[in-house]
Amino acid sequence: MTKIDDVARLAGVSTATVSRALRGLPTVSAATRRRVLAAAEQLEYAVSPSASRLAGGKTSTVAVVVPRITRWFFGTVVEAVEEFLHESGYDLLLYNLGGREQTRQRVLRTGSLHKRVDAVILVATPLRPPEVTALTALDLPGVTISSGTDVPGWPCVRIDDVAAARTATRHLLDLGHTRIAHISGDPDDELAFTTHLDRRRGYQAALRAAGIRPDPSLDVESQFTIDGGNRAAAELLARGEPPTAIFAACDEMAMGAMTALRDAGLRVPQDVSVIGIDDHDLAKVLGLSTIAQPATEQGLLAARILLDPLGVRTAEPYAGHLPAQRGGDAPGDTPMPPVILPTRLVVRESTAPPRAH
Amino acid sequence: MTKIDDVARLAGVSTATVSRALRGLPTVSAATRRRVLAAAEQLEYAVSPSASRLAGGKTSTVAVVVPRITRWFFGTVVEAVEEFLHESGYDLLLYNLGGREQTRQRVLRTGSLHKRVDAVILVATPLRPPEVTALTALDLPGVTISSGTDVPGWPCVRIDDVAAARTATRHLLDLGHTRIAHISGDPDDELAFTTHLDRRRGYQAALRAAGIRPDPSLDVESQFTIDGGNRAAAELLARGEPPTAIFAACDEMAMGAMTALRDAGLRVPQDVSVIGIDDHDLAKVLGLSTIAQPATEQGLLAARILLDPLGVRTAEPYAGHLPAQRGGDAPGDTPMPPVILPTRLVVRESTAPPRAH
DNA sequence: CTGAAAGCGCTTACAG
DNA sequence: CTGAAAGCGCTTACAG
Repeated sequence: MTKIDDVARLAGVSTATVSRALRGLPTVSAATRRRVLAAAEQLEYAVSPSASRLAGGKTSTVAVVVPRITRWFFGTVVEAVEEFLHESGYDLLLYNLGGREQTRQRVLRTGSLHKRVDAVILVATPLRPPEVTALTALDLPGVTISSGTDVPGWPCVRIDDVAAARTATRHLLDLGHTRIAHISGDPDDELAFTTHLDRRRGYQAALRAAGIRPDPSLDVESQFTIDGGNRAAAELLARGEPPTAIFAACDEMAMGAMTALRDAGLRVPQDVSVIGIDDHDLAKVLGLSTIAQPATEQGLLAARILLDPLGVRTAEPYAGHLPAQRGGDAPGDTPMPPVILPTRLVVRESTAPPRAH
Repeated sequence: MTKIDDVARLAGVSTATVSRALRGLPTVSAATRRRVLAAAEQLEYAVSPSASRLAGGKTSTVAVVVPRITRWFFGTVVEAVEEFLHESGYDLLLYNLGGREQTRQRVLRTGSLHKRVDAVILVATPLRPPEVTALTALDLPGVTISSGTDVPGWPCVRIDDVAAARTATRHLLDLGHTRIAHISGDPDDELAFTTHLDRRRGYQAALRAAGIRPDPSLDVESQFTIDGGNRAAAELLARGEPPTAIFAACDEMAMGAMTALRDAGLRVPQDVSVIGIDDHDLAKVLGLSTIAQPATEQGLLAARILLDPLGVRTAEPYAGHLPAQRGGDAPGDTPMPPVILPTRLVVRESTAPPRAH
């Protein structure tokens, strides 16, 4: 294949000049740049990323780590990140942990990321202490989205899970419900640790604020999936008198719960109200009330925050979203406050006053 | 950071030997290999992918190109592919075209993929002639999943879209429907070209086989999305007497259609039956009848077919799925028959006999 | 089974 | 603004 020497020869310049011209460095005369570009085009020259990376010391690649790409939130985040990265000239290496311990180890514990990427975007993946250590040792910039653990020096973008859950629960309380169940995350799933704990906290806080003592028998733990929600709701019903409302920790769980209720002959919302968190793109189809969270915005913002310090041209300014502390060159060990994006209550058909009213 | 020389020094061997030992080449004595591995571990050595790729001439990276990662089929395929690639020691570069012409050009028209990846998996992306030319010029191995166009030398994995559509339509006919509408792909969306044409062909074939002449007023074109299905169904209803059944070209469209029907005060299936294609993971929640297609299997199989000739250890044999013609080293220009995976009818609550019955 | 040496194709000081 | 030369960190014949 054609390489930089071929272009240099055709353009009548050195390879150093070709390299500079092609990368748009300012230290090239307009005439020379034109000649180089013409030569490159004529030869259909494409630089060898491996050679460029080895010589230049940067990979122009970002690792994006998600628990499961098939879940709404993660797919949406990846889509947003992908667009931003590619428009900024970066490649996206996808790591879908998928609950596989081996994959997790390879990505999070070994140095495999080290000379492979320039930065990391870690989505909803709380870390164990040794993983934090390993990741820190990598000495790479990174951003965390909706993660539970902080990696020192890595900014974090997320929503306020406690507040979102409080709003959801309060919506049910406002409708007159008092027997409000909660479908929460899997206690064994350390990967989803913080998010579900925060959401339960918000649920309980709203109940207490309304003078209601949280009832453990109305609190079921399961997985953050459709099936998880389905099983959790089934168990809830098996426990005895059904609640009049269910707040599920995410929309996918809420959807699974709706199926379980229907299978049990209960109508939503006449018999049981259901609300989730996300605003999954099928929430509207199902008439599911929910707390909408901005997934695309979280992805975009994370990518921006990450690439900005790497000296990448970004389309729009994002100052409005950033806490005042950032923007300068904060030392890596200054704990950065998370960037919190807003959520909002979306009322659809799955929530209504309880029968008794 | 520590490099291969450091390991070589510590182990008391040459860098060539370190390289061989670390990659598991057979030409290294057991004792030497042990020493090298110990040294590498002690120094926490990780090879530099850039250097290795430049010297070795292979990137151990595969480009995966999808229209939209957030759609069920594509997310599921990527998840399957990702697992297989990473277990085989390959990196996955994600390209989400997202309908952006610019992105498409960069990926499909320029040589940007050239020295960046060893192979390509192209999902549901029919190509324009110049793109086929450009991709062929890359001289890379590739596999196509559910694509409309063939790239010479690239195997293709897919379902039989005509048959799937025929089965869906026949299910409605068997229930007694005769006014069966079809929601098809966007005619302007050349990216979804073949799939929706094939599905329409199956729909019409089934009608004709039942002695029914396809009625153009019952055939609406829209996009392969929830919204697309929603708008299409709304238009269908605006055209006059509603059909008694709708066959949507994919589940997401079917779901959107269900919402439109509900919004119009029509019940599913009492007033209108609805069936799709996919078996989306929310189809069950919505009680949607559908033609299930194996997304995970298509992804896995494509990855296997791709990596196998590259000399990668694969877990299970896949001979059962492969056409007899493959398996040897067929010349690249021999047209390969597509690998067709089976679909199956899944009857749920969204389809029933028409009212009149 | 192992090593010395060339080479992969760029980028980067350095000098002019 | 431009070029000569070193160097990025590996792998691969080649020779032994």
